Amino acid sequence: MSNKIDSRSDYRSWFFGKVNEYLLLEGLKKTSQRTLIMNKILARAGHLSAEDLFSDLKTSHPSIGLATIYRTLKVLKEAGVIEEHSFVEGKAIFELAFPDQHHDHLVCLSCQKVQEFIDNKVEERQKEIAFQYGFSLKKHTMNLFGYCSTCQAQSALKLHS
Amino acid sequence: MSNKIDSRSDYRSWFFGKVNEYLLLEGLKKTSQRTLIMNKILARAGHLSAEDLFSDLKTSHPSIGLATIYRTLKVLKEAGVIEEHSFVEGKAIFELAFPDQHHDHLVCLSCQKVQEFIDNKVEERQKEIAFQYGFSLKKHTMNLFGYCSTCQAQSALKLHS
DNA sequence: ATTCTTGCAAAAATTTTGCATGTCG
DNA sequence: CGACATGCAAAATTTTTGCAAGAAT
Repeated sequence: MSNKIDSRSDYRSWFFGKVNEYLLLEGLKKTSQRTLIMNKILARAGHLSAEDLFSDLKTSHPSIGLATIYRTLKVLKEAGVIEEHSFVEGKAIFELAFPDQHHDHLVCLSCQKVQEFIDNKVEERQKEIAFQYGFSLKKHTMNLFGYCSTCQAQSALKLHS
Repeated sequence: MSNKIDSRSDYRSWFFGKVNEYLLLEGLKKTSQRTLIMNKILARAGHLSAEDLFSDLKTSHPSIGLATIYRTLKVLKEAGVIEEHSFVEGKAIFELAFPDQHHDHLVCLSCQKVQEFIDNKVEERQKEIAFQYGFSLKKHTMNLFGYCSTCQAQSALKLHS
C-alpha cells in the first residue's frame, strides 16, 4: 500500500505529499502561513498545543493569528498528517501521524512526561475486540497513567527525609 | 481486598461507603446537594456531563448551581467513585467507577454510541508495558473509534439508493 | 462557633466564527 | 477575477473562582 518511511526526508516527503494531495482535492490553497506552521510542527516533532505553536511562531512572525493556527491544525488533521489527543482535560494536544503505524502513551501523573510506545499485541487485540462487537475500527487511543521511574524515586527520597 | 459487588444495592453501599469515608477523611460535609447529585448519577448510571446533570436537576431543584455540580463531581472523582473521560474533545464526561474492575470503550464515529467492554488480555498487557517502562500504573483509558454495525448497515443502504 | 458549602456572577481558558481585507491560482 | 485565507475582535463553550450568605458538625 504505502511505502516504508526510512528517513527524516522520506517522512517530510510523505507529509507534504499527503497535505498537497488533500489541498488539491478540497480546492484549498497553499499559503505562507500554512507552510510556516507545518515546518514548525515537523521541526518540533513532539506533542504540542495550538497555544504552543502560536507563542513559538509569534516571535518570528508577529502578525500570525491564533485563529489561523486552529484552522490550519484542523486542515492538517483532516489531511491525516497529525493526530489530536487530550491527555490533560480541556486542552487539545497534537502530534505527527505516521503511515501504517500507531503508538500509544504512558503519561506521568507527577511530571506530565509523555512516553510513547508501540505494542503489536495490543493492536491485534483491539482489532479482535472491534470485530467481536461489529465495529469497523478507524482509530484508537490508549493512555496509561502512572508515575514514571524518576518521580517514583523522588517520592521515595522524600519519605526518608 | 474489597468485596464482590453482586447487586445494585451492594453497589450503592459501596458507593456511599466510599464517599462517606472520603468526606470524613478530608473533613468535608454531607449536604443535600451532594446527596442529590449522587443519587442522580446512580440513577442515570450512564455517561453524563456536568451540563447533563445540571439541566436534569434544574427541573426538580431550580436553585441548584452549575458550580456546585462541578465541585461535587471533583469530590466524587477524588473519592474514587466516578471516572472522567473525554471522548469528544473539549468536554468532560463522567461515569460510575467499579471496584477492581475497569472497562474500555468503543465509540461510534457516526451515531456517537458508546459501547463498553472489559478485556483481561489488554489489561494484563498494559501492566506488562508499564512495568517495562518503569511506570507504576494508576489508571488507563482505551478508546476504540469506528463505525458500529447499525451505522455500517445504514451507509451500505445509502450506496444502493 | 467554626469551618465548609452554596449560588451567583464574574473570570479563565480554549476554541470557533463574522467580517473586512489580502492573497493564491 | 473569483474563491479561499488571514488577522482581528467578538462570541461561544466549558470550567474555575471570589464572595457574601447559608448550612453542617
